[in-house]
Amino acid sequence: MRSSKRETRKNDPDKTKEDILAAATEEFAALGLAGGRVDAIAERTKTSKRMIYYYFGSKNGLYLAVLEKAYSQARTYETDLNLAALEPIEALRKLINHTFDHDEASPDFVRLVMNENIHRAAHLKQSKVIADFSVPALTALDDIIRRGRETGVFKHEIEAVDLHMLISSLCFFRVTNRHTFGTIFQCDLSDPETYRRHRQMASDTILAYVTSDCSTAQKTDP
Amino acid sequence: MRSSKRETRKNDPDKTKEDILAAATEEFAALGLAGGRVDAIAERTKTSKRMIYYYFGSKNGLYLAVLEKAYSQARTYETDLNLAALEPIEALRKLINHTFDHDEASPDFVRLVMNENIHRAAHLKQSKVIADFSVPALTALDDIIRRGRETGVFKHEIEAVDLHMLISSLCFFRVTNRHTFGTIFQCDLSDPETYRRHRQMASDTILAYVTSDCSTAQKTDP
DNA sequence: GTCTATATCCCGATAGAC
DNA sequence: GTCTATCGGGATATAGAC
Repeated sequence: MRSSKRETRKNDPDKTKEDILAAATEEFAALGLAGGRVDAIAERTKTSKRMIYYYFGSKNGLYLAVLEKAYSQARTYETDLNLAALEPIEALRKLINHTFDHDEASPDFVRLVMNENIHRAAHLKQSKVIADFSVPALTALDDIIRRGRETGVFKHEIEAVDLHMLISSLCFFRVTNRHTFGTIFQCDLSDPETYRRHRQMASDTILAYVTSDCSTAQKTDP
Repeated sequence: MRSSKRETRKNDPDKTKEDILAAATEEFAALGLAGGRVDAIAERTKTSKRMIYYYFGSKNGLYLAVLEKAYSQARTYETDLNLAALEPIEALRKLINHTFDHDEASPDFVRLVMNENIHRAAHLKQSKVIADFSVPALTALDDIIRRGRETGVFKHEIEAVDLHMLISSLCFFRVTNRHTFGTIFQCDLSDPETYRRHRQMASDTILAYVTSDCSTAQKTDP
């Protein structure tokens, strides 16, 4: 019932907020919180700097909003993959492949997370909704692990959180460290051929681990 | 032969530079390049802000010096491990364990690398000496891979660069993403028990991969 | 080589009209 | 709700004495 007299597309608060958030995501992902400029964000937007403060209160408030939006978009695909219909091994491979593709396709998200870790997650800890994002990831893995153990194809005992970390490690690093790694080793990690090889390697590695016998390689220390 | 008349520890340029570098490393690692303050660095130092500009020219110059020093310290341990004396599997495990321990013990280095990736390695690319750091890491791995293939214990073909990335991924992620991961999944990745479990998991995972038969798990796509 | 004081600019935040 | 203009703090960098 809002503004029924006026249907001109001016004064659309939701669209304005979305517009600001999109611009701020780019800016903060590219330059970090301290490096990002409110002026620059305003310039990318159809609206003005005054509106940023009107809607988000402060630079920090805007940054937190960007962070929450990025996380909420990132943690939704697990439930859409229909993993329960697949055998454990294929389900796990599908989940790894999707995580790999997602991280590769979301450099802004990856950079925001990196930046937030530099701040020791100080802003993320303020968020009230962020704990919910762990649920879909872990329940999907719990189910895969349980079925894999039951049918006997998974030889290694492993917790869902640890498996999730393993997957994240292999998918994330390529994206987060792309530039320093590429500079030092003179290679281009965004090359499609490299991309395919690493994707195969990621799932092969994790599957080799969960299906391997625990007693093969044990020595712990030098 | 420098300053032979005066042996008082005042006016020691090398020590002053080291002092500044150490303080700057902490500051930039904690807050990033844009977030770090030259004033704050000067306060941590025995010397003054003026000296920072005297020795390093600018904030960016100081940052680059910090970066080069961090990398040169990080990439030296491969040659000290005497890996050639060990069988391939044990050599690889020892290298992984050492990398794992090194990354865990060098949060400042890890954060600097993270920060530099946010800047798309713009500063690292300016450095002339940085390419040399790839050599020890790759030659050590080349040797291990060659011997592993000869004796037949390594079933998987793999390039040294890819293996290095695999190792780095598993060792780095725990440290880089410690805070966001810990916040979302309510766990403490710096806990010693977790540390041991993940260390074991890292080497078990990579060894499972290189010793696994290539033909076991092949399906590529969903 | 080292200090204090300061120039100069930039950025986050706000005022106030419409 | 949206705009322009601007304040005030703080940061990089420098000046100039010793």
